Amino acid sequence: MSAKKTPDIVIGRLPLYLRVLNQLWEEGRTTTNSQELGERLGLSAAQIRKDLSHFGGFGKYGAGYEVAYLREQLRRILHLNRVWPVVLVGAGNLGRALADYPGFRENGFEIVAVFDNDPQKIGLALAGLTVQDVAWLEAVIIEKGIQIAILAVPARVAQAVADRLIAAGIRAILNYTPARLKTPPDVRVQDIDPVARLQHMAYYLE
Amino acid sequence: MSAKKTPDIVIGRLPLYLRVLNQLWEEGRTTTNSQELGERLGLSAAQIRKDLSHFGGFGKYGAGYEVAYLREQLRRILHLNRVWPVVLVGAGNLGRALADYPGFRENGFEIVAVFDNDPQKIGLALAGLTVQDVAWLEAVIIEKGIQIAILAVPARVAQAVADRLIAAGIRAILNYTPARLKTPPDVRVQDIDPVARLQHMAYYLE
DNA sequence: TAGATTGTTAATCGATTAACAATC
DNA sequence: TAGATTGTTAATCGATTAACAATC
Repeated sequence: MSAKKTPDIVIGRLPLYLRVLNQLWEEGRTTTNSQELGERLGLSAAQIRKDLSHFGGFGKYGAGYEVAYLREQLRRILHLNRVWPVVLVGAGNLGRALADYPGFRENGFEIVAVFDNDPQKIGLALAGLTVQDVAWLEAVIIEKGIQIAILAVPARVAQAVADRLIAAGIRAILNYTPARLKTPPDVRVQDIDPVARLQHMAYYLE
Repeated sequence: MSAKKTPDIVIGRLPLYLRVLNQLWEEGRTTTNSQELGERLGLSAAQIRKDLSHFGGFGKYGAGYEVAYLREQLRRILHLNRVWPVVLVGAGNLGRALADYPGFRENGFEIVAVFDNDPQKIGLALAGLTVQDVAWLEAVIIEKGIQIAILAVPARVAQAVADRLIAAGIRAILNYTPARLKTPPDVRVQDIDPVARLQHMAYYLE
């Protein structure tokens, strides 16, 4: 009875499709097809078509896909037809690099507040923002209705900070700490874990 | 006839198992079992046992696993019984944050050289190293026999730098750029793509 | 021995690929 | 129309889960 949910693994590929479409767009291309997309992504043409079919028919029989149209549809599906405000917690080396990174804003995410608990860092200017005392975390999230957080704090405080974020209304966390966060089912977490990635690759080396 | 290769998806979970074992070790625990590991990792006990079974029997019937022993075995399997030298290419905001991050060294990977092509950055001291001209990239990789690189350069030069790395002998690349690198089959690439991760999560937000 | 937990086999589930009718 | 490529169905492949004999 209930419609089958689109698999999460499919959702995870859509941002990759979108990036390739952005590239094609910048190259001035107006149409493409599942074979070309597959080649650029290292996936099969069949998978591209299957993935897209979860959301409807975006192509033209015999002619492929219009770059601008498919790009727009993917942006709509992923809820990227707006800029999402994001809070960044942690203004250490990594947090500062993230605050300065223009790629977030260019792709739909704007860091609108940065927090730290270190008095040495509070008040610092960072990418046009001022580092705020983490004491105001909840107040800012609630006032601005923010749903997305980037977590770049020491691992030992990661869970405690995540709990506060979630209590204040955060529903998606980009987790740069190696901690495995315990979160309710309606909160999404994506781990950025470079050490685990290196260890994974080391298996194949001699 | 040929033994079935352990699935890559299993290899990718071993670093997570290792991290939990390190935690248990630090907590002074001497034994654990598949159920506890599963709980800490958010996986089923059956999966833990199945994954480990690809490499042999590490547990004791009725008693679970010895933390120290299993940890050691995972380190051996992942080739972490040594420190892997790593080159870092790109000394921008992100590259500098990565150079300063102690987690690599603590978990088996030591950045031994940092490169950039910006004369303003060449010569800078960075985490005990001096930023070198990227012209010397091949010479250093070959001389030191380095197999792992971290790529933190602008996206537009990512493929060209990757080609040079591979030609010099690099066999694993931790790719911090959004470029989809084209590499031969014997070169491993792991992408760190925070924007794609945020876009993935945005799908579930309203 | 009885109790507990592993390691492994079989069953289930889900994702990818192949094939092709639909159709522009 | 003929040619091309989609969207979808069916077949294959692979991963996870469940169940239980093995065994300490």
